[in-house]
Amino acid sequence: MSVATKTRIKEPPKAEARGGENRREALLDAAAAMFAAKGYDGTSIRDIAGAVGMLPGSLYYHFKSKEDLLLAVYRKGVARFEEAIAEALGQTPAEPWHAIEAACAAHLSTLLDGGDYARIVSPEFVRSFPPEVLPVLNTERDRYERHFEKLIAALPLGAETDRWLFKVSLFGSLNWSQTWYRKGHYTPRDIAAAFIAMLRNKEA
Amino acid sequence: MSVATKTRIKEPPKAEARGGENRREALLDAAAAMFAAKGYDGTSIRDIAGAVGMLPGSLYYHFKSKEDLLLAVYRKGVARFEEAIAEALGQTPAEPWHAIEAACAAHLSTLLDGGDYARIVSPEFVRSFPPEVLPVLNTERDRYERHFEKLIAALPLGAETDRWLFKVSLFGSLNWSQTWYRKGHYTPRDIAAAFIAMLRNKEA
DNA sequence: GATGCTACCAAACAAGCGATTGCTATGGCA
DNA sequence: TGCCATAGCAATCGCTTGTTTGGTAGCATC
Repeated sequence: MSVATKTRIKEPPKAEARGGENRREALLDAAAAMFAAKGYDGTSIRDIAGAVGMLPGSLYYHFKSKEDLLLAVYRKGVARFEEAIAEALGQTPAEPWHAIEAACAAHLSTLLDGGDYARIVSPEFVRSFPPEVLPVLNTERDRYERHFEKLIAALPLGAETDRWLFKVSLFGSLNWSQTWYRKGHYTPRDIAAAFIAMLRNKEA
Repeated sequence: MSVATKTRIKEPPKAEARGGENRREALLDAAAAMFAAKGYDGTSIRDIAGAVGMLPGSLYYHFKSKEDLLLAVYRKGVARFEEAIAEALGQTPAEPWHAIEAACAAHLSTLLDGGDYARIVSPEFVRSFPPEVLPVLNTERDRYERHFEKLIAALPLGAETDRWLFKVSLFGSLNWSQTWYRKGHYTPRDIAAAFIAMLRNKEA
């Protein structure tokens, strides 16, 4: 803004020599895929660069370190989850049990069918990350979980039910699915419905 | 036993030059602690050997490879879980809901307060292990989970409840606790009671 | 037609890794 | 006394890691 004078439009420097902006995106995709498949430590800069036909050193033009690359991938992963439940809640009746079931189904399908970016976000993965980045990661995750806390607060649960334990129990059930899920047997919708049905006690 | 003839007791070769058998045990303890703290990849042979005042090469007298060491630690971890629930089930009334709650409490206290060995067993960890050892690990874990399958089979659940989904849901809730548990707020018993109460619908 | 920026190559760096080898001091047993 | 297994030291090998540095082809602008 405030360039004003004459036709001096220096701001967008075009940036399209050969591969343009999508080389960076290609690196992100490759990194997400390889992190998901072999873990952070198990993936080398050489692997990632090689996957897009680039030399290891060249990657440092786009990302200043391996951690920086990881962070970019992670953020994209969290974003997928947020978009998914935002969309699900947008088109669902406000009835509390229906709402949380829809959110769970969205969470599950992102986690299970959401591609490599989503897979990175799971704590099973985070464990393998360098400790320095954990605070940043947790901040992002907490923001996401807050959506679920709101949905749980709206549920007509008995007074004896600890809503915080309810949340961690539910999240555990959902995220654990990564360890056993295989395509074809159950759909994310089925799983979400079954889990919510088990937790929904007393009046049907 | 059955040494019999004369005083030829060659079988136990004494093995007590300087540190005896407990040097190997010390290595196991150190490995468990460091694997738990920094992951498999994050821990070097140098770290482990150094922690017990040994040079890296000397470790290879006790274990033939880093993977071998990992496997020994893992097995000890699974054993802890099996002992814990065996003991819990031994001193618990046969009433199905009480039984599974006791097993869950035992599982949780092993997972959360059971020390470094137990921590290794969690799939959050297994993810970082070299792929070659996974089949062995899964065999051990499956055997353990079968105890819970039996307990779940005995529960008076409605016909609409998928007992397999019940199992994975419960295991998810339990194992997820590793990500949020901090000593002092809830005890493993409290958590187990709360989780089971949530799942125990209909008749009180 | 010189300048400058983008996007990359080519080569190397220091550090750390798991593992191997040859050797040695110790102590029980014959 | 001689023998052999135990338990470890000392040194090193070959390899991979994340990262840095210097250079350069291609294009846009002045």
